[in-house]
Amino acid sequence: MKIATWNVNSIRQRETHVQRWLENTQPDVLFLQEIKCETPAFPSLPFHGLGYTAEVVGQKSYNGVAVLARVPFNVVHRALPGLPADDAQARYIEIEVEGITLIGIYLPNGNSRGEDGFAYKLAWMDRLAERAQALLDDDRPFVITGDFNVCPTDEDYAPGALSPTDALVRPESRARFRRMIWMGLTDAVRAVHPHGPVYTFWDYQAGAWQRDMGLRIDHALLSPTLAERLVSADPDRNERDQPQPSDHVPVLTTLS
DNA sequence: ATGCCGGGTCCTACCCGA
Repeated sequence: MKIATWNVNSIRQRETHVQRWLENTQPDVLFLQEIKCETPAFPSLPFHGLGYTAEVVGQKSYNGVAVLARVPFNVVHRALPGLPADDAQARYIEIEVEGITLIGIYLPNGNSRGEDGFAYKLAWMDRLAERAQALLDDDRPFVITGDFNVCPTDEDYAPGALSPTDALVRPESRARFRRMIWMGLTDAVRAVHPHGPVYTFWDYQAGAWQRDMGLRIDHALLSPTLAERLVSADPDRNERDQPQPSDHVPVLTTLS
């Protein structure tokens, strides 16, 4: 099973990029983040033509997630369980495929709106850990993949690419990521590449791509039985060299 | 040392991303 994630920074700007990548890579499931459109505006038709069914959780202007799958699936949740009912930010989608739970997330960045914005990020991570624990308690095989907006360790960003006080590297963010590892989840990309940079994002500014000043913030966390089936987990750096690219590249995880 | 780039929107100056 091939499961991918990609923060596309507007699906309307990246529609042909996604089409080409699906044709070349043929994942079973692709989670998208930052689609930046309302649900009816999502361009489903070109993906249907490639054999993919879409489920979209959109909102105006910001955020927005979706999943494209060429295998049958059931939609389980369209929002992260446990969040306040009036939270309208489109950041979570959960489906079931062949008895496996697959979750796509766009975790809050946490740098805007001061400490309130950072508190929102931490609360969101607390709810995510609760969801993961509930699935572990049920012995459900599951994958959580997407844009986590966390560099788990200092190996996960180029020196100077971020301030030490950035919400992506603050100890409170890292502690919450690490807690999910301690719960028994496997960071798939790090399991396959134990050391060194494996970036998934490069800023548009200051020649970050040309200087390889990247971040590793797009991840796939695997439940214990799925971790035993891990074959590969890699960012597709080639996408960052395409014309008008997203600032993130796809990350593809393969399970036997 | 964030706002250099590149999305978005009350259409155009301003908000947001990481």
